Amino acid sequence: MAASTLTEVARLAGVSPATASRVLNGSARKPGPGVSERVRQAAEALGYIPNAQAQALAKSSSGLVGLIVHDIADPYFSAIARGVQDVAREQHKMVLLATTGGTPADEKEAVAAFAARRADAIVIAGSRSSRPEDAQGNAELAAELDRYCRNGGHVGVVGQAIVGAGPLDGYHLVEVPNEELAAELAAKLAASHPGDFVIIGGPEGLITSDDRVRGFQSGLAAAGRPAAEVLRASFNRAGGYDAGLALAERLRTAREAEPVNEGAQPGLCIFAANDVMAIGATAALRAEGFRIPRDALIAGFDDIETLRDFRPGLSTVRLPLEEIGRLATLSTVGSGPGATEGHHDDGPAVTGQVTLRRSTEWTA
Amino acid sequence: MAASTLTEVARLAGVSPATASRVLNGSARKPGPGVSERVRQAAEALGYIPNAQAQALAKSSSGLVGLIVHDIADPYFSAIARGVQDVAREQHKMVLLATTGGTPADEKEAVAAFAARRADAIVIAGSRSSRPEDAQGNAELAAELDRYCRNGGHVGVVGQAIVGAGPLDGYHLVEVPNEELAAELAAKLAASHPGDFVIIGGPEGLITSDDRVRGFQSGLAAAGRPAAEVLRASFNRAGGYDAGLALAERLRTAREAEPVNEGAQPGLCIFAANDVMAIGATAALRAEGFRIPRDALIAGFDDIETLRDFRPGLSTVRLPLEEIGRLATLSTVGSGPGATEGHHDDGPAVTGQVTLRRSTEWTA
DNA sequence: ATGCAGTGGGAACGCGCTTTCCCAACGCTC
DNA sequence: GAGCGTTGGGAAAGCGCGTTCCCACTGCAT
Repeated sequence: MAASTLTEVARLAGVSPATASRVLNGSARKPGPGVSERVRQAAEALGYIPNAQAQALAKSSSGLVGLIVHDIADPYFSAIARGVQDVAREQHKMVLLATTGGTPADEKEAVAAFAARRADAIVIAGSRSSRPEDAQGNAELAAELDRYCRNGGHVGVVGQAIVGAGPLDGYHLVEVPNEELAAELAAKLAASHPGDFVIIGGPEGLITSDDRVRGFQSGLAAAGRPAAEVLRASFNRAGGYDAGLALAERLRTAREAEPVNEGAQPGLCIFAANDVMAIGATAALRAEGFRIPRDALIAGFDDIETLRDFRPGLSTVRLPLEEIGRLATLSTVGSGPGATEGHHDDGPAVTGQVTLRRSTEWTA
Repeated sequence: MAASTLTEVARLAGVSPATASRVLNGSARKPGPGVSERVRQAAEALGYIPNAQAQALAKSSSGLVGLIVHDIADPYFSAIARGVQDVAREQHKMVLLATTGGTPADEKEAVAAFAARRADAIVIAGSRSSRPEDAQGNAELAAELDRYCRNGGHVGVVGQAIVGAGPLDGYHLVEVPNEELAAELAAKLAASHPGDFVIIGGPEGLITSDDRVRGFQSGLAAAGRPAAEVLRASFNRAGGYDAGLALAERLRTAREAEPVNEGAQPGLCIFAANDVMAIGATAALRAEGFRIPRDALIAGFDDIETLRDFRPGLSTVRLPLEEIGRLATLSTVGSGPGATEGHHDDGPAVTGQVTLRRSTEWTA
């Protein structure tokens, strides 16, 4: 038994397919009440489910919104995904998921797949890359998005503009003030920590990471501090762990050089470009016998929900991730506020909040 | 400029749409090399993207797999989602996401939506409910799934069978031995903890939670211990926190009754039905001035990745969440191993691993 | 009674693609 | 060179639905 079709329903109700269509999907023209009732009963009896593919084909609107993330299991992305999913639900749309690991080539492919499915909108979360080796991939991605927009699609980008994507109708940006917030974090940390700073950044060219690193540096500079050394590692927990091991080694030699003065304020404050890296670094330092915040201070970025109960409480910058997902989706798909018109709009303002917790709080 | 169509490509290449179709999607019949080249160039020139909707309509196979979860931001589900996404990608399919909060009515709706989109397969993660008030919802969900299967759909269920879903072709189950593993955990804990046990369970009727609670009790019984009291709370961090507050109160009165004997082994071991509840409970106990494992032991379930760096290390049962997602998807969509045939199959075996860490380790 | 606007319903086309069926041209054997 | 099987390509019929256009019929004014 294949799924029953509109024609079958119409036949059972003794009407034409046109009429059946009219009653079953609220067209402009309302058939008479008697007919409507017959059709509805027939549909019920047959367990009729309209074929969304056919509907989409006929109306050329699919009710789909595509979501592109690096990794859905990453709490950063899953939080955004929740926001996207929320709005999609409100708007009676379904979300189509693609994970790309941040590879522009894969992202291009995902955009093409969404375009093929005639998704009404595409939301791209996850940092762009500005690495030279990604330049071509980015260009292709931009071209693909251009085409998608030109064909009437809407795209919402979280974070920063697609490198090379031109100002186009239907292209929306939810800007995250990574740089400013990182600067603010640096300023606050500089106020209470007189010692050195070290930054654990993601791979060079990952724009979100670069922005945060740059912001942190400029915050330090504004506070009259020397620039911090930057360690590069992969933008996840494992990367943080690796960097943490390196830092542990460094702490050890420093401790040997300058014999232990118990109770002294730790000489090092670490800033990791995101929370999971911070957690990884913390784990590494602990594994090497150091304690936070006794032996080193550490701060992250994002304020991942699952990590809020971490001990010591991780100093970080709270980002309204779910809201960011909501806004990005609304800007593309919504018709109400947030669906700002026009070229390459900057979308509604997102702001974060520096949140200092125990991990950077030195107490004698 | 609307997206270009196959017909346009064909015209530009000077061939019929049929031929264009044959070259652009690897049909059984291969046109001559000269023609193929012309068509391919035409497609390239026009930036042709096949309309997946139309393809799906014509072939009646959409290349979609639907995923139903309670909440995509919950690390339990996002880990599973990663597995699902993984094999979908391997199989050149896209995943369609629906979040339902566990409400059977919403799940039924999601299934209908997937059916409407003619998804090739549906994966349902997230616990079923056996509550009486959900009985009708469950029945409707089962009916919807039945219909979907009868129309040739495949469904993969994570955890436990849908209440009321009949044995059907295309209905696959990835069983998670919650009960056995909980019993094993209880046995190991009972071996080192002579005191009382308390269980923080999810709402009664949530099958996953019920299974774990029951398993834990039977493990205690097998070890000759009395049954543990069961506290009910919502199946998330907030629920764990609430329960934790209640337990803190209890610890406080106990401490007053029996004056502090420093260094004594804690009298209470808490088992929370999942990790995030355990974390919530821990947070509450800490907020009330208690320490883990000094004042109480605690264990969870799932071994959520993000929580592995938690301190003290949370004793738990490791579940291969990503693998579970993979298996569930493979069983429905794969053609290789894992795609077991036949009625209501029990699928490949999933197993977990009791993992004891500091949170249940009492050291004087 | 004839004209008109207005209404409820059906016929038919198109959405973009796949696939079956059919036809022309080719190479081969006897 | 007639008959045959084989190949490469086109024509056309759907897939299931939305929608436009058209027709028959009603109720009203002329």
